[in-house]
Amino acid sequence: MREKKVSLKDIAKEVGVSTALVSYVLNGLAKEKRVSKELVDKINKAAVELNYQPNQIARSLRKGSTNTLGLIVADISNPFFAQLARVIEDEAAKNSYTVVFGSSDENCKKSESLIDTLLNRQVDGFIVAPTEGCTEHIISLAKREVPIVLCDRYLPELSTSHVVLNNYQATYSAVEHFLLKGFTKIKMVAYKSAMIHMQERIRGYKEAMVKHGLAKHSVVKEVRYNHIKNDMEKIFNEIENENDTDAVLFATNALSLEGLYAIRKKNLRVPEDIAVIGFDGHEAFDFFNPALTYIQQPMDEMGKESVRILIEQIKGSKKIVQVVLKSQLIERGSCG
Amino acid sequence: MREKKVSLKDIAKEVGVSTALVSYVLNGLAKEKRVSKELVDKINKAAVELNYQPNQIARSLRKGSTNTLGLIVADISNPFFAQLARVIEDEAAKNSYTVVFGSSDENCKKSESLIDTLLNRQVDGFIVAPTEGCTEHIISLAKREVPIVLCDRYLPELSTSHVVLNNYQATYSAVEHFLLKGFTKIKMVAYKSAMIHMQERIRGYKEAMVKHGLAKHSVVKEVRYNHIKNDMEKIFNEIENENDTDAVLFATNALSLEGLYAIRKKNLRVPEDIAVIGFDGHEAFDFFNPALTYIQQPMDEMGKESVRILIEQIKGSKKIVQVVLKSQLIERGSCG
DNA sequence: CTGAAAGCGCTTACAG
DNA sequence: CTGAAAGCGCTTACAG
Repeated sequence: MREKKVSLKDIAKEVGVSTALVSYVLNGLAKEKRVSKELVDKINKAAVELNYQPNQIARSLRKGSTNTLGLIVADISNPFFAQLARVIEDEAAKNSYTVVFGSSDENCKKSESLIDTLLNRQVDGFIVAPTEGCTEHIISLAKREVPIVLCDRYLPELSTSHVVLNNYQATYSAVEHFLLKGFTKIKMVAYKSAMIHMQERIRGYKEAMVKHGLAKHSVVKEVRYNHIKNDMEKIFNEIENENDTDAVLFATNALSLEGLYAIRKKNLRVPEDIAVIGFDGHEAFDFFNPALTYIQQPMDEMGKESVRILIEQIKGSKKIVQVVLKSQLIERGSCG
Repeated sequence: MREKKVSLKDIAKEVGVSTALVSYVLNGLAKEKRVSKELVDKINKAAVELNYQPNQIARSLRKGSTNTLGLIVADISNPFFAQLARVIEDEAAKNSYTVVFGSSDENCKKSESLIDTLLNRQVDGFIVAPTEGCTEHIISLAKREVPIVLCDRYLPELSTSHVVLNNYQATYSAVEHFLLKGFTKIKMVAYKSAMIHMQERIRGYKEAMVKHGLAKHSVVKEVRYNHIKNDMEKIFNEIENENDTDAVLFATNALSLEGLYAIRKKNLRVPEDIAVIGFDGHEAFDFFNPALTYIQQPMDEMGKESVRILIEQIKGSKKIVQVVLKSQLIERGSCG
C-alpha cells in the first residue's frame, strides 16, 4: 500500500559498502570507527538523495528501547492533566522522547490495562498519576524495574520516585488564610478517596482547624468521583440547612468548578454568605464574581521534574527521587 | 536492567514445539492451522504460567504496522484539543489502537518535524489539525499514501479525507441571531490566518452581513496567534474609539476567552454596551455575567468520525471521506 | 498437524 | 579502516 521505504541496505547497495558502515556514519560513529572521509561523504550524500528515514521500530527492537514515554493520567481532557501533558510533551521532545498517553478515569482496572498495553509496546518508562487500588500493580512494575515516576499522587506503601505537591501545606495555609480574613466555620469538600494526595489535603485542613481551636467546625464533605454533580448539590443543600458554614475549601480543580456551579445555583453571595478557596487555576475562576482565591500548583515544575527524573531512571539511575513542590495561594476576591 | 522478558521461544522450549506453533495458537489460528487440542492447551497453559507478554515492537517490525495513531493538534493543553484527544483516545482504544500526540503550536516547521518523527516510529496513520503553510508536507504524505485524516481544518488545495465543522454556516447563523436580537453593528474578531476554517468562518460572517444589507458594518478585526493578548486589547481600544459596534462575534474558543478578559477590563456591559457570541463551550462562558451565547461544535462526532475514517484507510480503503458537521447555537444571556 | 527457515530493518561485537 | 554475520522477537509462506 504505502510505497516501500528506503532502508540502510539500499544505501549500502547504492554506495557499495556494508550496512554496518552506513549505520556507523549515520549514527555519528564515523570518527570513532575511523571511516574514511570519502566514504562518509558518499554515504551522507546517498542518504540525502534517497531521502533515507531510519525505521525506529527496527532500531527499537534491536536496541531494546523505544524512546517513548507512557503517560497515564485520570483524564486527558481535564485541564490540569492537559496542561501537565503539554509540559511533559515539550520536555520529552527536548530529550528526543515521544509520549503516548492514556486516561484511566480513576479506574484501577483501566489503569492497569493501559499500562500493560504500553508496556507491551515497549515504552521506556512511565509517568503515572496512580489511581486508587492500583498499588499492587505498580509494585509489580517496580519489582520488574520498569522505570516509573508517580506524579500528582504517590503510594505511601511504596518507595518509588515521585513528584507531588505539598498537599498538607497547601490546605493548611488555605485554612489560615480564611482565618486571617475572619472566617472560622470552614468546611472542606473533597473526593471520597483513600489516595494520599486527597488524604494529605484533608489532613492539612483538619490539623489547621484543630490547631486553631476549631475542631468542632472541622467537617469534610465527600464527593464520589463519578457522581460529582449530584453529590455537590446535596452538599450545598446540607450546608444551607445546617446553617453553620461561612467558608468552603475545595480539594481539586474539578470540585472547585462544580462547587461554583452549585453556589451560583443557590444564589449564595461570595464572600458575604460564603467565602471560597479553590484548587488550581481556571479561567472560570477569573470570571466568577468575585474572582476566586485559589491554591496554585507549579505545573511546569511538576511536569519537567517528572520527565527529568524518569529519563535519569531510564538511563540506569537506581536513585529514588521524591520531589515535593510548594503551592502558592493566589489571593483574589472570594475571601473578602 | 529490566529482567529478561519471556518470549515465544521460551514457551516453545517449555512445551517442546516450534515457535511457529506457539505463535499460531496465541494468535487464535489454532483452528485454522488445525493444531491438536492437546497442544493448544499445553501452549496456553505455558503462556499463562510464564506470564507471556508479546513484544509488540517485534510484531510491528514483522507486520509492518504498529496499531498506533499519531495525533497532531495545535496545542494539547487547549481545551478544545484536549477534549478532542480524549474522544480520539477512547475511540482508538476500542479498536486496539494507541495514540501518540504532538502539539504544533500552529507552527508549520514544528508540525512537519512532529509528523516525520512519528512516521519514523511507524505510526499507522495520522489525525492532524493542519497548520498554515504545511500544505506541501501533507501533500507529500498523501502521495506516499500515508493514511491521514485532517480534523477541524482541511486544505482546499488537497483532496484528503477530513472532518470539519460547517464553519460558514456556523458564523452565518450567529450573525442572524444577532440580527434577530436587534444588533446590527456587528464586528468579527478572528485570527489572522489563511487557513480554511478561519476563512470560512469569516466568509459566513461577511456574507450574512451583506445579505442583510449591513456591508458597511462588516469589519473583521484580526489577531495574531502569538500576540493574542496585545492584539485583543488593541482591538477593544479601537472598538471603543470608533464607537460603531454593538455586537462582537469571536472566531475561536481562545479568542472568545481572551475577548472576555478584554471586555471585563474595559468594563463593558454585556449586552447593553456590546452583545457577544463565542465559539465552543467553556466553563468560563458560564460564569461570565451574563452567560455567553456560543456556537457549539459536536466534539464527540468529530473525534469519532476521524478515528473511524482513519482506521478504514489504514485497513486499505482508498475512499476519500469528507465529513462536514453541523454546529449548534447555544443561547444564553449575552445577546439580550 | 507440525517444524525449519526466512525475513522485517536495524546495531554491534568480532575478525581481519 | 571495512565487512560478514548474528541477533532483537516476532509472523508466515513453505514443505512435509
